[in-house]
Amino acid sequence: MNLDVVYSILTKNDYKLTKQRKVLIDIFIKKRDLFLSVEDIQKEINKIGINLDLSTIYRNLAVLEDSNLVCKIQNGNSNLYKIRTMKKHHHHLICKKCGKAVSFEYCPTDTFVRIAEENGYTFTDDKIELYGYCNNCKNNL
Amino acid sequence: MNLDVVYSILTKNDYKLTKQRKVLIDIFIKKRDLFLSVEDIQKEINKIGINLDLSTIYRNLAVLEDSNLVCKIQNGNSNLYKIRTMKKHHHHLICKKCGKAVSFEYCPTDTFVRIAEENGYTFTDDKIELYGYCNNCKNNL
DNA sequence: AATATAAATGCGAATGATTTGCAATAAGAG
DNA sequence: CTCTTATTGCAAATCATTCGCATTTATATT
Repeated sequence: MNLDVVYSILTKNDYKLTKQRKVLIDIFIKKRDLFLSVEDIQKEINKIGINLDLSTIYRNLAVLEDSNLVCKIQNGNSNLYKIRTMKKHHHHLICKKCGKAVSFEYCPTDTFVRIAEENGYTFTDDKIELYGYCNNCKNNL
Repeated sequence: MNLDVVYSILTKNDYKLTKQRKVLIDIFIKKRDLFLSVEDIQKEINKIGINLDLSTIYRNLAVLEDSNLVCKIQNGNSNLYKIRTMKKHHHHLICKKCGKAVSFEYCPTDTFVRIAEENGYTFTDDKIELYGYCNNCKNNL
């Protein structure tokens, strides 16, 4: 998922390539492995001497979500975002300390469908999140 | 998970059995299969002619969580709660329409541990949520 | 390159969920 | 029955997120 691909997807979906949007995407690419809070994102943007209004960030996160360019997970009472690096259906293994994530494909869908059916449900979708401590963090908790 | 067990766990943990707490527990037992929003809970309580302040409900949800008596899942920008009916480690299959949930034990923990290790992570915990439509809801979407 | 137009921005205010401070009340130990 | 401390209800605060609106800007079109 590089800049050009992201830009062309947005353009294809009739979204303008604004300065703000580009800045946000830059941050996501720079931090491609991390799940970031909205606050993290704003701080990262501030670090490069720019400020985007929170409403702008939120609106652009919605745009990126709409174009399937980011993954979103819920954390406490807020959300975390990460640029999507894997096209296929996948899930995440996330570091509880730093938010570093690994995407993985493993998904026992057949079993999930079976569990649903056994209970009279029609299966629609699954969510798996694995948590742990990454290489770096496990050594300095 | 019946009333007496819940009461004795709370008592063991030095929580008082207040009128409000009992009312909340009654609702959870009556709706034992459903994930309820805080609003749902308050409405159910109102149905029996009682009103509990939202802060009281929230504080008691925290108490029940602390004693491991409820399961909590995030839904949009709020939380849903259900009385815990399965002691062991488990996950949920949840109806997207009515919130009816089934607890199931299946969990490929070994695989999760392996995925974590392969990526240099120390595994700590997993979350699986399955979504679909239950028997009743799938016929009248 | 200049213009038109619809989308996007920044700001401030609104919303919704949840939490908190505090004075009044009630549970349960003795 | 009394005392102590947790718990409650209320109002206000907080936090994350969304919205209205006037202004600005990206980009399609002249």
